[in-house]
Amino acid sequence: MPSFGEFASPSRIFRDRDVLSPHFIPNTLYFREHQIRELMSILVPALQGKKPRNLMIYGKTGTGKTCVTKHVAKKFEEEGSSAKILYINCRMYNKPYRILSKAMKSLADGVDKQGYGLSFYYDKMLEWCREGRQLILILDEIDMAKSIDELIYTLTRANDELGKGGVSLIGISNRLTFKDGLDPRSKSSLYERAMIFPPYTASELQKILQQRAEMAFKDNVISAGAINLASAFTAQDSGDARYALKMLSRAAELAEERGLSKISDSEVKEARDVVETDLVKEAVDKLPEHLQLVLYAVARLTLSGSRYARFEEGKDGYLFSGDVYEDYAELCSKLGKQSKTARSYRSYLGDLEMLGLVTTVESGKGIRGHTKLIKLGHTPQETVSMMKQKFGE
DNA sequence: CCTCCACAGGAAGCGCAGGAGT
DNA sequence: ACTCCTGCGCTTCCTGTGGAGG
Repeated sequence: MPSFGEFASPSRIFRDRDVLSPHFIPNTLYFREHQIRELMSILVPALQGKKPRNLMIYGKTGTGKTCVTKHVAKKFEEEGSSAKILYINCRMYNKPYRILSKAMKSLADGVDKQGYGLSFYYDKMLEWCREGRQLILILDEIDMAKSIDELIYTLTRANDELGKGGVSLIGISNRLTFKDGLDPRSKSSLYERAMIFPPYTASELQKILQQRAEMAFKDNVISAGAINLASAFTAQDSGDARYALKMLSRAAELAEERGLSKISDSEVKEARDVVETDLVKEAVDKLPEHLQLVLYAVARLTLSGSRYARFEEGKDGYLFSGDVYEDYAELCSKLGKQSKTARSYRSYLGDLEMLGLVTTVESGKGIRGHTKLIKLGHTPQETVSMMKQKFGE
């Protein structure tokens, strides 16, 4: 009889696996001292009972935005002032009502019942602040929430009503275009201050990975070369630290599965491909149906070698937007689904590009007046087989 | 040169589902 | 449970762009 014990053999590689998780926050954050200091200086008025400025933080994924703010928030709490700082992820709490209720539930007792209206939470918040306390809301992934305008308006109004005490916002977004969708008034309110987090460079990533590797792995299981390789790969295509960590942990798992006692370059190389397809699969799986169908069309046309746009300097391998739409429409009718309009299809393409699943180029001169040329952002085989499974041919 | 084609992407409007208020 | 409202996904309509062809 097998027992669970034999599967849970002590790891030869890992000391603490959690260190590599994207949620882990190390005590020292490298290459973000500047941002940490700036954030602290922005928040310090709150400790003295004054209202800090609102702040907007930008940066691509995996540049340490969330890490830095959480880190600073923790330090802030340790000061033990009457002010309170709350972290809210707008992917989950995506409406003013939800954001406020979430905030108030972690702020005051006796409100964790359902059924209160927005105004109840609003009053509760005023009540809390009226005693001269400062409330700071960190809204992570703020671009995922809707009617932010309304929320910002509500909060600025709250500040007007309050004599002492106040509410401040810290918005975090990875899209620079986020502000375009905002009402001019809320824009100027939210953007009292702004900070930008640049992507990590290869040498920075190297130091970061080194630090995590020391905590995550047992001594001498990973070579400096392997770490360098992982940093170089990452810096080359995104600068996303989460991606680098994922690569590292996959490499370690591979080594462990094979009973190796060291993680070498070859595991890192393999892990890179695995992580790549993992991320693609994850992203594709969550897509709405018609986005998947459009992507499927792109993938299978790429694979079947349909007619490609060929133009100067070897920029071939791009598909014509019109051809992709035709194929998408064909797919739909084959599956007995109603295809969407060409206009919708165009915005789907925009979405897919946002997600990095396809890249598009303006045709420019040489080919058909004004069209987009489309290319898959990854290898087509995976996507095609995945979609075949899902839609059945 | 003008017109047509093939497409991009903004604006407006429509029907729908789901939440708030009664 | 019932309306009323509102945001959302789409469609329709429209204006703009640049090559191809008469």
